[in-house]
Amino acid sequence: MNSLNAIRLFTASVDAGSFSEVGRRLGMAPSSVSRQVAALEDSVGAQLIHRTTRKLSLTEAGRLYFERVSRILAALDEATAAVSHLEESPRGVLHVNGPTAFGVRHVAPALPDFLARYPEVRIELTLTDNFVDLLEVGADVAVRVGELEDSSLIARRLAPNRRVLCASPGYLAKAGAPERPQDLADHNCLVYTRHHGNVNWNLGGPDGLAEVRVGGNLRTNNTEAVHAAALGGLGIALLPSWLVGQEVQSGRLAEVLPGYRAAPGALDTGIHALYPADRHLSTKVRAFVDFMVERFGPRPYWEDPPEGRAGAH
Amino acid sequence: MNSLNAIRLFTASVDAGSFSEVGRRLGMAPSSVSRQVAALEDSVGAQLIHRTTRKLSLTEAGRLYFERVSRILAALDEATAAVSHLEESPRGVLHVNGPTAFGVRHVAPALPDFLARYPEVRIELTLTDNFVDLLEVGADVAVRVGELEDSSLIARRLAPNRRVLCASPGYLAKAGAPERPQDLADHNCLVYTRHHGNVNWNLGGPDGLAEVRVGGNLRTNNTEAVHAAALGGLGIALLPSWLVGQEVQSGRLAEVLPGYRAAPGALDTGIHALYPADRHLSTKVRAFVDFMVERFGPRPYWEDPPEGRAGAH
DNA sequence: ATGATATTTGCAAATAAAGCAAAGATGAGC
DNA sequence: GCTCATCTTTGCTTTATTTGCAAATATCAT
Repeated sequence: MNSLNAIRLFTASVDAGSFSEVGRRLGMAPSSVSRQVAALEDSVGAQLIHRTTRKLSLTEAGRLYFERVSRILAALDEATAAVSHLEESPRGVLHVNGPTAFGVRHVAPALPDFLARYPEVRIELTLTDNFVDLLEVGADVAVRVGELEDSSLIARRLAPNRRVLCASPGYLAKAGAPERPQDLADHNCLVYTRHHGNVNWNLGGPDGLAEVRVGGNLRTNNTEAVHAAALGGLGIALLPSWLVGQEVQSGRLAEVLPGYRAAPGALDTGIHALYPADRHLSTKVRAFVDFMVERFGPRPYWEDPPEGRAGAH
Repeated sequence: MNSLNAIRLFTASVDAGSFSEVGRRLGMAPSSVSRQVAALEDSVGAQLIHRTTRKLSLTEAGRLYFERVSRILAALDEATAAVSHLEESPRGVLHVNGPTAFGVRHVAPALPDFLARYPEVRIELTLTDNFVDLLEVGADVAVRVGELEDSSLIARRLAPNRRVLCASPGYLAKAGAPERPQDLADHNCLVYTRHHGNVNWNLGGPDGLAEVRVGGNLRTNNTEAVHAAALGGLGIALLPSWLVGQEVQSGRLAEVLPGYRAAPGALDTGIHALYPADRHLSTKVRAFVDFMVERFGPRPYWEDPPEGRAGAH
């Protein structure tokens, strides 16, 4: 097929009126220009330019071709420019995918600031609780909490995913506060699980790691349900800090066994932004991920204030 | 710059949904497709296609680029087809250049037949008596009588350019008919010349070549003027057969010294069609030249009937 | 006529593209 | 859950294409 370069050299020759002049302008040998145009003529099967050593003149076919092809080249350059333009600065539609609970609480609230900083970006936020294929749904970036599936996507850590034991003050007043992990076995523990079978909570404390088999009168595969039940005073829950952090700080929930920490499990691998491992990461995705990293910082706003400053309040 | 091939492979990949499929359809290695698309992405500076081993999906930039570029490729193919179409059969505008006298008498009358045979051709006939640069005036083909200038053009002989001595019957009745070339010196010879100085006519006959210095009361640089004067009975003229052939046959002019022939000079090199020596001779030019060659034939219609058939009439 | 400059062509060098094979990734089916 | 077929990508080599240079030829201006 005819090459784009040949067509460009053809139009340049028509504009310049000479192969040599084109060569001079483009820094190439006149013979190359000549040969490219000749090849183009062969490819379309018609003489486009009459040549004498002194001047070039278009044939009828050449005139026809030049007129149409000039516009086409301009349109092509424009298309390329439009695409390149998209990458000059964050711009265009950014498709964000994430889980509902986290998205509502921590992604959506961040968007006004993000959009204020990047006015040319439009966000399309899709919140789903089943894991979806990024590319399938056409998302540019996804926020995932824990459980990083092995994939070709790039994961950038946004925040830790600490889980805290907590219950409502009302429940603790009624049932008492456990003092050691083993005490949990006697409490009504609100269990989040996606499988059948027993559930153990692993708690690390001053006396090492303790595994406690827990249970109660609520098992659910929905974190929000556990959350609601805990707020309602049903029992003790193990919930992510991003979900209950501020409620613990405000006193609506009280931390249980504060000296112990839930041992990191699959759910604790952290909160990540995932995006395709393309050679050209789009600026809008980069901007979004950078923004979220900055917003959550090393210690997200939903976490307890640092130990050292706990007493200052 | 991005290559046309890469763009074609990009759109083909979007259509096919797989680099391998494109490779299969186009008979090339999948790796080549992959690399071309990757190079295109580098050149526009943006990811166009998200790839997994199982499926391809367009980025926003890719969607944008695909939409615009698809139309552009179609337009380009169309432009190429339009030009190629021109050469499928004689078609389009044919710019013909020629001298006025010959053009009016023998070119223009041929055009109706030519156009009837090639209905898609439109003729632009430019008759000029000063020699013009074919390319300068934008002509595709020129008809030239005698005097072939040395040029890069290709000349195809259409007809001989015989010159005949003639005068009106009235003049010959009054002044008598010369019997030998030397007699011309005593006649009123109507001289066509474009230079100053003496004019000699070279006549070949049974007694060899004779050079006669001729003159009279009319010198002109216009053949038509000589013609008109001869018709008016002013004297003896040396005129091309295509100009007077039919008048000699009809008796309005009588041939003088019929046993002698004007020796071939610069003006007698013949009647030619000239066209540029391009690698791709356009079909319309070829058709025109072929048509004229065929129309004039080995012995043009304006010449005397062949010797052998002279007595048949 | 002569000189400056133009296109074109042959030839060698440089550049780009293609194919092949292997590695890593992904989804379908058992 | 595992295997297999298929996909993309990359390194490497081979093949094609393109380029530049120099020379030949052609044209116009001086």
